[in-house]
Amino acid sequence: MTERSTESRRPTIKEVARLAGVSHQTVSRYLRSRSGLKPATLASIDAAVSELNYRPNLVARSMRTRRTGRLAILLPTMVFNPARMLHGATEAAHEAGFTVEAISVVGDTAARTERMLEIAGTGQVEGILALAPIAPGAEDHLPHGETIVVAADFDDQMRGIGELADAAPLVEIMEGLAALGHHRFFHVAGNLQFASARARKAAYLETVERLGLESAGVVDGDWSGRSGYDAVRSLPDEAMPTAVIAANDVVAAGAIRALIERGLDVPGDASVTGWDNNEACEYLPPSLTSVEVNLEGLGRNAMLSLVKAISGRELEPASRPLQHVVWRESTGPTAPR
Amino acid sequence: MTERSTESRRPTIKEVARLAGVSHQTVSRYLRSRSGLKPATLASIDAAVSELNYRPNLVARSMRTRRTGRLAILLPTMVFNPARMLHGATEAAHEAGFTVEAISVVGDTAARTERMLEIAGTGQVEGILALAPIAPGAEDHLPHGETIVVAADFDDQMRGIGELADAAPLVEIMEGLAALGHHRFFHVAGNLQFASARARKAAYLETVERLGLESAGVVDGDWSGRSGYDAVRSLPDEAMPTAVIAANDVVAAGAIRALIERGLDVPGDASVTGWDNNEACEYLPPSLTSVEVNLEGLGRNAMLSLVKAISGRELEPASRPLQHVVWRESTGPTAPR
DNA sequence: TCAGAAATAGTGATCGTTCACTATTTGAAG
DNA sequence: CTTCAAATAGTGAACGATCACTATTTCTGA
Repeated sequence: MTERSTESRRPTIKEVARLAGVSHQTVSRYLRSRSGLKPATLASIDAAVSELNYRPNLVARSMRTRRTGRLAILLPTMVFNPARMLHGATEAAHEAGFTVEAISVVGDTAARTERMLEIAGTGQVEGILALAPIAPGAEDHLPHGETIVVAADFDDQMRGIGELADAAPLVEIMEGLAALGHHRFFHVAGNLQFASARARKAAYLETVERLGLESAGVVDGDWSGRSGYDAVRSLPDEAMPTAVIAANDVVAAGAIRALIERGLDVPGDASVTGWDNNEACEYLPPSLTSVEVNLEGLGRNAMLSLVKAISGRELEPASRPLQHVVWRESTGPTAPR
Repeated sequence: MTERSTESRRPTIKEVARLAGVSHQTVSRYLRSRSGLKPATLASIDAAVSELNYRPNLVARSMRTRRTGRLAILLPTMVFNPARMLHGATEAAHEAGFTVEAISVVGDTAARTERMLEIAGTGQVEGILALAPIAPGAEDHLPHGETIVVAADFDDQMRGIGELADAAPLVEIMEGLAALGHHRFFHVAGNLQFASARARKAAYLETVERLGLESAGVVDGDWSGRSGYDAVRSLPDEAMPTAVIAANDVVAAGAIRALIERGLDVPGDASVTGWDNNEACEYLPPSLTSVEVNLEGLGRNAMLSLVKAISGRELEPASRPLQHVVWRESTGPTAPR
């Protein structure tokens, strides 16, 4: 359907006032809060509003109030499915009376940062939630400081909500595998521009150390299936790990493929784990042990900080746990030697 | 990072004018097009703008021009990854000078339609691109018709760009499988609220008819892995198909899993195909025959219609083909009986 | 019944920009 | 030098709401 309906102008507050027989200011009061009006006045405005099918012009309101009630979310492209996070964040913003626009930016951190500053500069949005990495120090270039920026994926020198980057489930996975007898581990990391990738890599190294495990190495990847495939293909025969910790499910799928092609059985010869609980990987043979991520919850919590910074309002954080390990067939005890 | 910078008010056009020693209207002309100004005037305004770090207030501009330059995209949640389509659509909108906000709505068609009308009613956006199904006839309820709506996923009685719903690759797949000796087919459809699911189902039925094939049935699903799994589990032993056409890759993964659990080999005993070219499914054993969808292109083309309807401007359509079949290991010749 | 307070309603300015005019300067031809 | 058109610049209103006041009506209690 492609539709342009009648070209009639939208009615204004004054036309409603005239029809209702009151002043425009009274209609304005009616719009903001229906209190403080006599029932008779209220009824006549009610009638006028519905007769004219009046909706307030939010642009005009924004101009006068200097509040747009709009927030922007900066999305990464191509990396993970932002729909669910977007949804959680949007819902939280709505609760606080904001509308949200999503902006996806291709390119590297610098390009994204540039675009973010541009958006901030127009004064169209009151705040920006960056779900993609932005350059540190970008806040110094914010013009005229009416825009608040909350980054949900942090650079190393910053601290913050960091839930996205919480690698605790990886520790749980490694402890579980160690308990099953695994000793020689291998990690295929994600794109290290992302704090989550850095956190998982750090947690891997730290856990190897803490549990006295052996590491067949860490390969820095890019979240792609190919990076997992190539990493496993390139392992020397004599150094094969029995447990492969992949940065996400797609990387894990690539790794499994490479293991099978090398004649190894999963999980007989090697266990593999992913991250994200990608639906397709639940039906893989073998079904993939992964980390279920409550993306709506992460989106919601990220938005909470922004809303609080702007309006001081504190919303309820996500109720369901944000991440938990789902054990499936791709992990098992080490084969007896 | 959480940042509120200095609270200084943004400079206005009049302050720039004062500093540059010209009238505010001259600055306005400077902003809209730098032509028609004497070089000396232009230079002094240039200087004033950069000294004050002036950026025009787009809210005020919108108010006067009655143009917001904003478009909304209505996204489905939970079904497919909209990031790439969003990106294609956003890019096209930018070329035409519009900004885009993405709105994801949970709930059914009715809820989505309701929200769409609400957005249209505020007068904040000039057009809406609906990538999710909306109720037919919704345009009749558009208030005061300043908003144009283009739906990219159509209801039956409507015609339109329909590229999303183009099922031609499914025909190509079935013809290819028929040439490999397959005769008995099976289709697990997607959520039939989506035109793409309806188109694929219709193409399946039509192709079965046209090529004189046999159909083990069509099961209406919901795009989930479980729907594919359950559909295959429920097939009677004596009616097993040799080719399963799944509505998308996740459904296909579920179907493959069920086939394997029934002791069948893929593709030895049955070929399976998906749709979307989900990266994880490229590494499945067996890697999945699927349809690569140029989502950026689809998003772009959908946005083209909207931009044209609003501004009359015709942008270049997507250059790369929108869909093509990728044959992989999950399809092969029928086993000799 | 009436003063004074409380509740309710109205008036005009204002937000920052562009539009529709009008005014001034410039330049080329006669 | 004039003259007149073209080029350039300025003035004030307007967009549609809300804000800060002021004005009017209604209510309360003596």
